[in-house]
Amino acid sequence: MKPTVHDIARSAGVSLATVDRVLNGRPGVRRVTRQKVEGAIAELGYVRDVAAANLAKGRTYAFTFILPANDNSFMLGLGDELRGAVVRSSAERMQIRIVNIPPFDPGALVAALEAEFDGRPAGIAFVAIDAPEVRAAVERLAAAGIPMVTLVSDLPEAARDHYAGIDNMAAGRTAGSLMGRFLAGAPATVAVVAGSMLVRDHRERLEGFSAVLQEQFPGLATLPVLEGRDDPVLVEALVGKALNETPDIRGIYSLGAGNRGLIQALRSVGSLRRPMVIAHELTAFTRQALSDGTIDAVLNQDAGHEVRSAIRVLKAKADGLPVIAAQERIRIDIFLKDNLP
Amino acid sequence: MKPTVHDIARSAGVSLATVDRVLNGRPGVRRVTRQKVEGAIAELGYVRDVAAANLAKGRTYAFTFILPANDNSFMLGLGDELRGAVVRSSAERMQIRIVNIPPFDPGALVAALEAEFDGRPAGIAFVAIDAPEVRAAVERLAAAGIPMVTLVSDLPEAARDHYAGIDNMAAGRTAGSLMGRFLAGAPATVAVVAGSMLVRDHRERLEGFSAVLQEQFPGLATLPVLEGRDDPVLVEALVGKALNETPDIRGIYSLGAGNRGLIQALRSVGSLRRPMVIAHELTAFTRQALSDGTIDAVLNQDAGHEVRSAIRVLKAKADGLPVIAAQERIRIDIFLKDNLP
DNA sequence: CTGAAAGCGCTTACAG
DNA sequence: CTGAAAGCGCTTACAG
Repeated sequence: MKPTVHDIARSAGVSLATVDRVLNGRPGVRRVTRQKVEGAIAELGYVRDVAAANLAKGRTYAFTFILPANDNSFMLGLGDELRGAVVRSSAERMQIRIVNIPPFDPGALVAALEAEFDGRPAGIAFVAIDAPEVRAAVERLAAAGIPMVTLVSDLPEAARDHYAGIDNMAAGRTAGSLMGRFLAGAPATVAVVAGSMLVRDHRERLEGFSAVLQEQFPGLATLPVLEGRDDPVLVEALVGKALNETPDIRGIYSLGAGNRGLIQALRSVGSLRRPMVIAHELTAFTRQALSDGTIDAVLNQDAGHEVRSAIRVLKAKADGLPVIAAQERIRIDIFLKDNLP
Repeated sequence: MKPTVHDIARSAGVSLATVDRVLNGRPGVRRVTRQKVEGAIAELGYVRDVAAANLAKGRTYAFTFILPANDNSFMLGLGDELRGAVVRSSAERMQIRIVNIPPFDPGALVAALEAEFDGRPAGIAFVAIDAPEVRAAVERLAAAGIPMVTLVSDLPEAARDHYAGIDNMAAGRTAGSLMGRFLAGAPATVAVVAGSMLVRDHRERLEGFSAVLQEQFPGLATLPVLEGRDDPVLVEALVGKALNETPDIRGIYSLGAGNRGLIQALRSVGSLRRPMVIAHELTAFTRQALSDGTIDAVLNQDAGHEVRSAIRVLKAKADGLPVIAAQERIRIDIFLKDNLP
């Protein structure tokens, strides 16, 4: 049988309370006593039953998720996944609060983070904006000992505990590689549509994409980045304009959201002149466009995985448990028409 | 506060034991009593604390994993992941036994399955072989009420509860689509290397690959399938011979394992004549080959995800809990040199 | 058919 | 600095 606290207490000749103190590193135990207990723990190969501990503690985990109120399918889908997780999580002593803030607004994010000081949550997850004031707020929360996970977009220099999202540099490189191969090496002009250069994930994708084109496909020239703010209406206008003004565009890399607008713009050009298109995030819109050939490949991050991973990591941090790195690595999905899930 | 069994007992005016009987559908409760309790459960919105229940039951889950003793990196890696999970799982009241059997041997699999009747495990996971006698054994275990999960290769007509693996038809189609696009539509000859047509996953990949080539890339002709039994030595011999005898091979789809041999064979042909290569499973060998350009794309299933998913599903089945379908769907990873994890 | 009591492995006041 | 006892939410003999 697995040893329990009773076995340790008996073996060390102390009471349960003392075993508990040692186990949890609480003060008020004489050095010799502590060593006796630690000896028994090591000898018996004790490993704590976290479920029983949490039951006894009556502990419930209060987590806060701060999400931008973006009107695009990816963020809406992420919200759905999160609400699904909230329903299930209440059965596991978790209480998740969702805070919505205006998108691409560092001030709003800082305010939301600051507001968390009062509630003293067991952990915070948020979509980062890479700005000095955000980093400062994160440092303060970290100093207060609150575990933090960045979601979708990271903030690497700051003291977050974990990032639940894809490697965006690699995503950009992958897009570049596919674009280069699909265009078969012939000289061509490629347009890039982003949401905002303010968020790190978009910047990194662009960087990876440009690097691969330069290194491996020098025949491909890129136009200046179009910033669509992940807004379908704006994206449609920008892409429509670009396709009109630069008729020789043979490829488009849409590295942000708002692809509803991209697809609209593409549908209004003849299928003969349709460029090779690589976009991000599998949504109802991009899925349809992939099926009917309007889009050629979609790079995706699984919002459900990200949400569940963020919750698992926050819980592990709150419990002082290690995380399984491989399990929490968010993969870059590549979808063609043929491997749609 | 969340309602507990005490609240239900009080509200229904019965004892804890009776509440427990109703909660667990045990017999020996009068109809009216049962209804009173069910009323209270519904009214209070009770949801059971599974952790506490398991603690009280002193329940430990005995699971058996039956794996083929294949000498290829994928299966070895899967074994590693499983052993890692075994270590962690003991902390969660799980006891996982690993049974190794000879590969591609339906009789051995049947014998291993039959042997499980005695131990009455809480669940079994196994790499299926699609043969009538295997299906029959599975039906018998299902009739005995033992939850079963197929791993990596499925057995769809049988009564398994879940399949922890990729959609192999889609994987084959994806390989076909990439091959067609990478070869840029020019007429060419493509070789296909499989492990064995006896396992369903290999058959399905071939089917998907061939279908896409026929539908979308009629210029690509495939040679008769080479069956390498996932054995590096055999694969190397077969591929070497094919490359010698059919010098105009411009693409190779390796849909099974044993890619160590494939890579050896490829390295001994000049880089000028090197064909476009798409293989399955990211291992130390294929990773290296992808990096140095010997292989162009790798389709992968994450063995760690599969193992953890199989365990989660078996546990859920044993607890009578639902599974989160989206969480348990195993994705087809596509790796290029640029998005290696 | 129903209930009182003990126990699963841990933690928490409280007393000394 | 240390321990005895009660309790977290559930289940399990056992008695009636």
